Amino acid sequence: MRKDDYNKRKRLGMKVTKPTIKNIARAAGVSTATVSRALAYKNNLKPATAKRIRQIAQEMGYHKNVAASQLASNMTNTIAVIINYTQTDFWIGILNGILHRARELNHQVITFYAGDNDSRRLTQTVNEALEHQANGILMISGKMEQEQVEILSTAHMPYRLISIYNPEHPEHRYVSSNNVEIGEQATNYLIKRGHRRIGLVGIDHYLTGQQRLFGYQRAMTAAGLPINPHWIHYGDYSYQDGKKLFSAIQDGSVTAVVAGSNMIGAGLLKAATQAGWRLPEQLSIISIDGSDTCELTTPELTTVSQDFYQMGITSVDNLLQDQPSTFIPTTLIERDSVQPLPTEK
Amino acid sequence: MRKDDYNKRKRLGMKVTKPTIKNIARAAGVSTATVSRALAYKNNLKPATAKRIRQIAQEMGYHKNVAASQLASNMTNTIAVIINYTQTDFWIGILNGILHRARELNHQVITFYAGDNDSRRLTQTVNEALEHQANGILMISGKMEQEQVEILSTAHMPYRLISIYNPEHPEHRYVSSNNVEIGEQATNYLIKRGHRRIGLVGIDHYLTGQQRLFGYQRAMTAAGLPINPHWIHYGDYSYQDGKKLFSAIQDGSVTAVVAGSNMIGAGLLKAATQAGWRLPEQLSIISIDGSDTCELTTPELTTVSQDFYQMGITSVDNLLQDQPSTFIPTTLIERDSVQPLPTEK
DNA sequence: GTGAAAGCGCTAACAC
DNA sequence: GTGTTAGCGCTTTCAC
Repeated sequence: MRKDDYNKRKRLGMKVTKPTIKNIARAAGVSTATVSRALAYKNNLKPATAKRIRQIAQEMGYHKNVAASQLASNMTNTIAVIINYTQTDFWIGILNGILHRARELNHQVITFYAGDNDSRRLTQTVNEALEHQANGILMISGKMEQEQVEILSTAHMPYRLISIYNPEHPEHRYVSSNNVEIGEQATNYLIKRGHRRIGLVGIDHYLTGQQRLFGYQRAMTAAGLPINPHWIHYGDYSYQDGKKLFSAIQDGSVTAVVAGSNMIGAGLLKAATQAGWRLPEQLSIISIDGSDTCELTTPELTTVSQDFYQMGITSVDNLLQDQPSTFIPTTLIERDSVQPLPTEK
Repeated sequence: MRKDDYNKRKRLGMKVTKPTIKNIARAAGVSTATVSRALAYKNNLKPATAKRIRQIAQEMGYHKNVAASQLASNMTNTIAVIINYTQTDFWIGILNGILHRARELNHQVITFYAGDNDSRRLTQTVNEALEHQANGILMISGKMEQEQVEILSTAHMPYRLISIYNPEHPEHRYVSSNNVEIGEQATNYLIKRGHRRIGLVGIDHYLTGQQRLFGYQRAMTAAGLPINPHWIHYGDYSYQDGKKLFSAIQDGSVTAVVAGSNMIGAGLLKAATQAGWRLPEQLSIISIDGSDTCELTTPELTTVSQDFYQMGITSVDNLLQDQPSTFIPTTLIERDSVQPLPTEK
């Protein structure tokens, strides 16, 4: 039966054969097994038969029922991605990388959005993801809670935490950049350019923020510089918080800041410019989390950049090949937002 | 059996009961039907029994097998999203809206990435989407080809084209903003500010670009202004093309341009600034496609803005409630990138 | 309020 | 090279 016929018959209220392998088998005068083989391009049947069957399937408007197929074969070739934080935009690059690589490896991606660090919904979402019998779960998150990780790890399903890690729990595997090194790298860059009073703006109170803070402290200490608690300001990595937090450093207490994220940096830049400041003369900014596209969002910003797209790629490979936790390297992209200062004596 | 026990037994190589309703039924001394009802929170069974069963399921680490469930019930509660264009970033807002709304309505979202206007892959992806027996397909695309729309429309599955539409084929339903009006709106804004030599930069040769071009022409003609073909420049809506296309208007032939997308506008801005131009004195830019977040990407840009998040929301509702095609309204966001010119005589 | 049983559409032994 | 058949794990109708 032709596709056109299908519509016509349906319109006329005529009975129509649902396109299933059973009906294809009947139409082709073969068994369902043969149809199944033909449609799966197995090589153990006569090419002519295979071709004829596929032709008929096409004409009947057949589309495989994935649910049935998965149930019977006990294979899903699916990766579940949980997105748990969209305040800052790094998830986009990661998801993009995941989608690309998954497709290369013939895997489906099923995406779950779990709200912004909403613990209850995250728990629920992790459970939903588990119901899909995926090959594994990739979790792009801003903060981790014990409860969710526990669900994941007791579920007997491979998973990776993306862009977040907990050194105290090495058993929870991750693909991330090294936040301590990032904090250190950014701070050292400013120190080398002569800055001594350096702020850290927009980090959070959880793992990621504290790791970056630790790196910052390590760099300052190694350089023999004092740290004033009033130089540290907390936020949620968002553009809005970046704009708000400018007021916290408006007193001129620091000559340079490490911005906790690309977005925080952009917000600071915007607020400072609006306040009539000339940058980088009055304030040097280096941001963390810059991605490939950060030239667009903040062309002027020197940044410790992570290749999030690559992180997505690596995550998929790491998950499917059962590799150990790994750090994604970071690069420093210099632009004109950092002012070299004469070294003080 | 407790979850902890599960791991211990597994480690010791002991036999372990796979958590299925059958095994739960056995453990609870009831039938599989009762278990199924309990887990689905049906109200036609004794609360005590239901609770006990759920307790046992929990202890066994049970997670429903979605494939089996879907197959048996013939319901998927799934929306398939096909992303077919990521050169410009509007898809992010849309996807975000879709994810949110879908979750509110208890629907899963399965995401397919089909490359960037890669026709062959799109065809393949549409077919994959169809295999998932979704309630419907949302297709975020930059350009449409007859082939894919045909597959969609002959597949007996509801679908909506997002952010693209073809007036010649009203039978293919869409949720989009009105590109003709957008082009007209942007052009009129510049005309009202006194501009007469107005460029249109970065549109494509397909539906969207031609519709915006038509709106541009309508506005110019209505204002009695001539149109010079050398004021129209084509591109792919990307930031890169925006930077490149600056060279096309560097001769000063126009005093203002309508940028085909947010990204094109940003690229023009960047290239112009790099070339030492003062904006908006030397060139006024108004961009199309600005989203809520465009303050971040191009804070200086006046823009005809579409609420892409809302477009995502609307798409889901429109699809599931079988509503007719609809346009999303646009708003104009004024910033300091357009220079009012004295009206020429 | 609960159980028995059919069957969703497909895959994969195994048989011939 | 192709057919037969037994499920995959769940839902749902029909009994009782």
